[in-house]
Amino acid sequence: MRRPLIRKLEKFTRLSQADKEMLVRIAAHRVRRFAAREDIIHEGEKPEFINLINEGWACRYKTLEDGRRQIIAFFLPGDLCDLNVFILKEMDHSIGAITPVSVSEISRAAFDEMMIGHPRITQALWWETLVAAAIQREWTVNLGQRDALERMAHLLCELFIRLEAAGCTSDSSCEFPLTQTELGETLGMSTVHVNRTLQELRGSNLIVLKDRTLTIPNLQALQDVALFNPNYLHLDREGRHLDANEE
Amino acid sequence: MRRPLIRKLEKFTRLSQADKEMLVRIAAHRVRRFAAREDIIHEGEKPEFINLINEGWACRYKTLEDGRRQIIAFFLPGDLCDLNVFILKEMDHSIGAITPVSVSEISRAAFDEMMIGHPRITQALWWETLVAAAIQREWTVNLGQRDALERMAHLLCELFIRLEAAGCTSDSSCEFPLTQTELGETLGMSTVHVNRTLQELRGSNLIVLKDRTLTIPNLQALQDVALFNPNYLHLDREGRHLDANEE
DNA sequence: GTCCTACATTAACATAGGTAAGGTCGCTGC
DNA sequence: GCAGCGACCTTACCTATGTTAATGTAGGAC
Repeated sequence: MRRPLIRKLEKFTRLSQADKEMLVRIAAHRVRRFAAREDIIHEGEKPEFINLINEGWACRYKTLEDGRRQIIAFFLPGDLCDLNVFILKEMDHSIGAITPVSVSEISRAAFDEMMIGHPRITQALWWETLVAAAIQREWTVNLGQRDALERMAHLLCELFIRLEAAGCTSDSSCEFPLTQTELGETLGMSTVHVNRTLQELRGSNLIVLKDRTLTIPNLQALQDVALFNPNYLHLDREGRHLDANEE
Repeated sequence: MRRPLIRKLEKFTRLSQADKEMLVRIAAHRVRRFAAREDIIHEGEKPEFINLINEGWACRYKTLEDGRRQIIAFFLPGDLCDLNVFILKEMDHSIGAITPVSVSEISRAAFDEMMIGHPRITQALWWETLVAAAIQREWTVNLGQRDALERMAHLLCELFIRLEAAGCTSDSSCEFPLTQTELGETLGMSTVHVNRTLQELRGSNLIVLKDRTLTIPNLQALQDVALFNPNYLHLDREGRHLDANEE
C-alpha cells in the first residue's frame, strides 16, 4: 500500500497517527476506476467531489472550439483536484485519465469533517493547494519564456521531482506514460518538434526515455539546461509553521 | 469611494451590511502605497500578509537567471494576492506595481477573524481564489495554443471583463496602463511583435488603444477572434450555493 | 502469420515570430 | 533651449518551430 498523499504531505508537516488514519479512510471511501483516456469529469459538468488520485496519471485539459487541446496540469499519485471546487457552478475544463487510474471521491461533508477535526491536515492541504497554484504559475513562465529544449527539460525535472515526493521513483528512474502527442499538447509544440527535442536531450545524455520509462542520469545537469529552480515546489519541511494552538 | 472588492464579490453572492462593513474595515486598516514599478514583495521574502489591491494595477512576475521576465498575473482593483500565503516559507515570485497602487495588508489574525465570523465572505473569497486559479489555467492555454493575435485579443477581453466586474470601466472603455514591453512579457512575445499585433487589431477596428485608454467597440467581435469563452471567470451569480446553516 | 492501430521517427518545406537597428515623439530636468 | 529618456513604431533579415506526409516498429486481435 503506497499512500502517496500521506507521503507527500509529510514533506510539509508531521502528521499524527489519527491524521494518517483519517487520510487512509478518506482514500478508501469512494473509489472509482477509469480506463486510460477516459474522462473523470468533463467541462460543463457540476463538480460534486474533490478527486484524489490514488494510482495512475491524469491531467487537466481544455479544448478550444477548433479542436486544439492544451494539457494544463498533470495529476500524479497523491494529487488532489481542487479543494473547494463545489463552490463553482460548473467545470471550466475537463479532467481525464492518462493511464488507468484509481480515484477517491471526497464529498463536501467528508471534506468539512476533515477540516474541522484535523488542523494539521487542513494546513497541509492548503499547502498542497498553494503548491499546485505555484506549479501552474511556473508553467506560465515555461510556456512564455523558455524555448523548446528548456521547456521539455523543465517539465521532465518537475515531474520527476514530484513523483519522487510521492514515492513513485526508484533511483534515477520513473514510469513515464506520456506519449509525444501529449507532451506536445502540454508544452505547446508540435509532435514533430517534441520528437526533435527529445532526440536532442537523448543525444546529450541528459535523459534515457524508452518503453515508458524515464531515466535522468544527472538531474542537476538537466535542471541546468532547463533553468530549473525547485523553490516553487516548496518541498522543504521548514515551510511549516503551525500556531501554538494547533499543536 | 469605489470598493472594487465588494463590487466584485457581489458578482458571486449577496453580502449583508455587516459583511460589507467588515470588508471596508479590512480595506482601510493597513494601507500602503507604492510607486509605479516598485516591488510590493520580492521573490525570496517571507510572506506575512495577504495583499488587497485597492487602486491601481500590479502584477505577479518571475525572472529567470538570464534576465528573461514573465508576467504571470495581473492584479486589478479589488484583487487579492493569495489567500493563505503565510503558510509558505518564502515567495517563489515577486509582486510589483505597474501604476502607482494602494494596497491593504491583511494579517493572518484579521483574515482568521473574517473567516470565522463571516461565512458569506469566506465563501466569496474561496470563489475569488478559484477564479484566480482558473485565470492562471486559461493563461496556460493562451500561451500554449493561441497564436499572437488570438493571444493578445484574449488578454484584452479578459482584462476588460475583469475591470468591468470591479466597476473600473465606462461604456466600452477603460484605462490601460500597460506598455508594449509589459504586454510582451505577459504574452511571451517580443515588443516588435506586440506592436505588429496591436496594429493588426487596430486595423480591423477591433480595438482603439491610445493615450493609455483602451476602447473595445465590439467586445463580441474581439472575443470571436480570441476564441474567448468567459466561463472561466465564473461571473454568473447562480454560481453561489450556500448551505442552509450559512444563511 | 497477417492485419490493424498507436506511436515514433525522418525529411523537405513553409512561416510566425524573433533580432537588431534606428527613428519619432513627448516629457522632465536644468 | 536642449540633453536625456521612455514609449512607440518601423524595416530588413533570420531562425525556431510548424506542416505535411512518408516510413518504421511493436503489440494486440484473430
